[in-house]
Parts: sequence; structure tokens; C-alpha cells
Amino acid sequence: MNFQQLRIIRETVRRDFNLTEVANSLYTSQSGVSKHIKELESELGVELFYRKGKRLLGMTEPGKEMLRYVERMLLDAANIKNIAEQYSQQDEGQLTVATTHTQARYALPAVVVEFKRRYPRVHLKLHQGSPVEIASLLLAGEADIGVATETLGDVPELASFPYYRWHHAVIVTEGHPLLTVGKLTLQQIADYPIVTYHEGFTGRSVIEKSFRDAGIKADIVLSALDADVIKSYVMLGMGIGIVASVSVDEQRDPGIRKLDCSHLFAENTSRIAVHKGHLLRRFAYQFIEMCSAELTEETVKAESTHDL
Amino acid sequence: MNFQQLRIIRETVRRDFNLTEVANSLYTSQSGVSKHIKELESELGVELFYRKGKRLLGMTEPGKEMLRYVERMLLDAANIKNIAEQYSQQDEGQLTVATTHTQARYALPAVVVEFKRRYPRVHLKLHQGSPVEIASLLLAGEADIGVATETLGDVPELASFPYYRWHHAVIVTEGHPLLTVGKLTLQQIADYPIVTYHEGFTGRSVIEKSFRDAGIKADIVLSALDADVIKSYVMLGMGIGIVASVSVDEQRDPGIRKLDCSHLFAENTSRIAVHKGHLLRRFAYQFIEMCSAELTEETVKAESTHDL
DNA sequence: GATGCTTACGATACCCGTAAAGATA
DNA sequence: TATCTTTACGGGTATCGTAAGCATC
Repeated sequence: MNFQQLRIIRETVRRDFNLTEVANSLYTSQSGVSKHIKELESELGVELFYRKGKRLLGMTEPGKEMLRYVERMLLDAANIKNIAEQYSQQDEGQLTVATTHTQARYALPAVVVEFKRRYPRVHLKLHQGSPVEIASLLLAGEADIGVATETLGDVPELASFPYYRWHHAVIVTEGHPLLTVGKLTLQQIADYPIVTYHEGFTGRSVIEKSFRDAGIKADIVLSALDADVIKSYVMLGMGIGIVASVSVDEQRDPGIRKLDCSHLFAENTSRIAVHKGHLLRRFAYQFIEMCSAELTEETVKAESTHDL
Repeated sequence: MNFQQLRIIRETVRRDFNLTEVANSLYTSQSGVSKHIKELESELGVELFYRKGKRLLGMTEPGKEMLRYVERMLLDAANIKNIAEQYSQQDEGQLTVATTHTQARYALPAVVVEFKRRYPRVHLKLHQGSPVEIASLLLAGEADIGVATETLGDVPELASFPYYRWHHAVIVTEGHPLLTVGKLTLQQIADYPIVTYHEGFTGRSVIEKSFRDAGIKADIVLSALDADVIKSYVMLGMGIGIVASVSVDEQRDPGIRKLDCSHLFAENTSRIAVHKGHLLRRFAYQFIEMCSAELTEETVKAESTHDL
């Protein structure tokens, strides 16, 4: 048994049992991949994959059982390298934060500036994507930290922590009739076409739940990934917008007016997540602590051990 | 990084940093061991061991931090092999049970017979030793299951479960004066020279605690590893004996009389232990379940995951 | 001087990649 | 036929063990 074999096993599952792809993604030859699998199987005396003729189709029972251990071993190998880096270059290295547009643009800038001030030699990568993409980046080990409002809390392999709480707000153009009503109601909002976030983004599910629970049908005419796009279309008269309150500032967004609707939609909690069992560099834990002072290195580590 | 390097790191710690011994125990050459360590250190860019000139003295900080991961990886590698065996030969293999004399002779026979009946093709090894030795056999991966009354519950790397409860009994020769007194007292026992177990064995600590708490000084003239030896010396008139009640049967032990003293010494609990994170063969879990029906495979696994 | 670690060097085995052949859809 | 996997083969490299050289105690 050697590490290349383990990497191949893991990658074979990730690449859906296509050995050619596996070879490419590991920068080696198909023949080598094939041989490694055979060798491991013969060493263990068990078939790891189902085959139909020459094609691989899936994992056998013993294969599935082993996979978790294979993954943990590779994780541990990465952890060892991480520790080494930690000691050889305390404040140097790379930190990849996977996040949604909303977080990157409105929540994280303060943290990023502070982080760069303290760790000028750490190369910080902001990787933007949907919450689902963020989760899979974390799981694949391609990102160290994930920040998003949706999804992250639902993946068992991730350890997630509350970052900050926020509400949606309704945005309208100057002179809009809604500006004159007092306290907004769901029905009043539903009287207008709505522009808001895509499904799976930035509390969209919370918005839908409110309308559904009230038995009101909302007319969502357009959905977008981020508040900036939504604002643009609101300005173009496509309808009223529902966005994260933090993403609108009446000073910086001339022509846009913000209406409180914290009484209409449930509060959202943005979360910070890490892959369980994935040991981070010290500065990565510092980054998380800068987001929320309660999230110390010990707190995060305690929640993110990998116990299978 | 490869497995041989990891094995060498682990063994170097176990062998107290003597690379010659490491080489012998891994059946390879010193030169190879030395080179492997150097290579791993240079790959990681960190020194793992403190050196004074050419001698290794101990682990550096990063080395210590890595060690736990190294050990887990090697454990996981063993687990994978275990799974493979599990599937390739369901009811064949080897099971090593480390136990004290008392357990091997008086508690386990019934279980062993039953186990052999169900798994005739499993090679069962009974490894006898002191509780401390049993613990280290488990930790070194040389035994799968440990059974003893002392020590096992105190080692954090071991998961231990109650096996059965028992009391001590006093044994005397026929016609002994103690046979005529009614309910025994500690003082009456202390009036005679005592033969009992060694320190660290079979509830010896419980016996001492009772005397100490009562402020009575007992005269322990002889201590032995097992009840059979103790019985012999009692027969020779060295004194009265204190042994596990289960180890005396007035039918099978002619000339020996047993006196109840469950009111004098605290109850003992014999424990079954496994190394946390060490996955066992199915038949090993069956063995444990035969000892105590509540200890199912799930119960044991739940307590013995290795989360660092 | 005995023990223990490192370096040098040659034989072996392992791993990888190219190329051709066989299977599958 | 195009895609994918296996087998065959050659070059390169890593690993291992012996033996010699050096510290350390």
C-alpha cells in the first residue's frame, strides 16, 4: 500500500470511476492508474470496484468501507504537511476563502483588510461561488474556509459556526408608492413584481418560506446572484428588490431607497465552515477569529475533529 | 512521504530514539532508517528530532504534533487491511486476547469454548500478562482485546467496558479458627498473616484501601500473581488468603474453605478494553458480545472511534 | 573501545510512461 | 468508430543492504 494508490482510489470515486480522468487529474498515465488499482486489490485480496467487463462501475462493499479510512489518511497526510509549513514559515503561505458575492463584497472586506495587515506575507485567495460550490471546494480540500448563508450548516462533513445575523430589506426607486405606506406587509410586497436572489443564495429560501406560510403568491420576475445586479434591475424599473440589508446604503446607492422588513422575513445567519478533520494553518484560525472573536482556534478545532 | 518513513517515525519514538533498535524491529538496516528520517525531514522542511551531534535525543515540537497523525495513519492502514481480511475470509483469522491469569483461568473459559464453537477457523491467542502489560500490548497493536480488573479503565487511549463484577473472598485451611466466627471483620483478618495478589493485580488496590480506611495494618507476608499460587501457600500454612471469590470452589479445591467478605472489600469490576481507533474483525466484536450481551459491535465501535 | 549514526556504493525492485492490443458503448 | 481499460516493455529512479568512516559515551 502506498500513497499514490490511495490518491488514485479517492480520485477514482470523485471522478466517477473514469480512470482516464483520474490519470489526468493526478498528472499520470492511465496505465499506471489501472495497474495501481490492481496491485492494491491483489495486496488486500479484495476487489474494491465493481466491473462490467473492463469498465469500472462502482465500489464494492469493502471498497466503500475502506474509502472513509483512505480519505482520512490522505487528510492526515495533508495535516502533517500543514504542521510542517506552520513551523517552517510561521506567517507565510496561502489561505483560500470560498465565499458568496454577498459575503465577499459586504461582510468580509473589513476582515480581509485587517488580516492582510497582520499577515502581509500570506497569499489570500478569495474564491467566489454558490454555497453548494463552496461546500464542495471545502470537501475537495481546495478551500480552507467557507463563508455563506445557505447550505454550509447542512453538510455533515463540514463544521460550521455562526458568523453574523442579518435581515433582508426591500429596495425601491425614489417616489415608489411603497415609500408612503407605514409598516410593510407581505401582501403589499407581493403586489409588485420582485427581483431577488437565485435559489440557494443569500436567504432566498427564507423569503420563499414567508410567502408560502402566508399563502401569498409572490411574482419573482427576475433572480440574480448578487445585490448589485438586483439593484441595477430595480433601477431599470423591473420591480422592487429584496436583498440583504447590509448590501444597501442609501448614501452609496443614489436613487435606491431601503425599506425595513425585518418583521416579515426570518433572520438569516451567515456561517463560517471548515472541513472536519482538515487542520488549518495558524493564520487561518486567526482569520476566523477576526470574523468573530468567540471563534478561537480551540473552539474551531474542537468542533472540527474527524472521528469518522 | 511513504509508509516506511511513517513506520520508522513511530518506531523511533517507541524505541526511545535508538535507530539501531528501530532497524531491527522493522527488519531493515540502520542506514536505511537513518536515511528515511533525513529524507522525510527534508521533504517537510522541518527537523522532527532533537540531535546532539549524531545521537537522537527526542522529538521537536512539530515532530510531537505530527506524531499523533502519523499514528492515526498507520492505524488506519491497519484498519483497511482488517476490512479486507474481513471480506476475504469472513470467519478466518487471528484474535489475540491479552488477559490476566485470573480472567484466563476463571472468567474466560466459558467464552472461549463458545467462541471456538462458532468460529472454529479463527486462531485464538491468549496472551497472559499484568494489567500494565496488557495495556501496552493493546497500544502497540499486538493484542486486539484486553481483559483485566485494574489499569484498563485509566488509559485514555483505550476504550473500556464493564465485563463482570465480583468480590474477594478469604480462604483458610480446614479447621481454621476463623471458620467459627460469624461475620468476618477486617480486624479478625488482620490478626493473621495474609497471602494475596501482587500490587497492580486483581483488585489488590481495593484490599489495601479497605485496610487503610479502617486504619488497620495488615500483614501481607506473600504476594503472588494468581489464585492458584496463593491457594498453595495457604495450604502450606503461610497464612490466610484473599483471592477473587470466583477462583475458589470448595468442591474442586479440597482442604480449602471459603469465607464471604463482600461486606469488607469494595466490589471489583473487570473490564474489557480495546485500542481506540483500532477497527476489529467481526468475530472480535462477537467475542466481546459473548462476554457481555450488552456490548454489541455498535456499542463498542461508538466508544472506540479515534477522534484525536 | 563499544555503541550508535552517517555516508558511499552497487544490486535489486518498483514506478512511470509510451505504445499496442483488447473491450465496451 | 470512439472511448476506455488492460497488457507489454523499456528507461529511470528509489530503496535496500553491506561495508566503511566517524561521533559519542
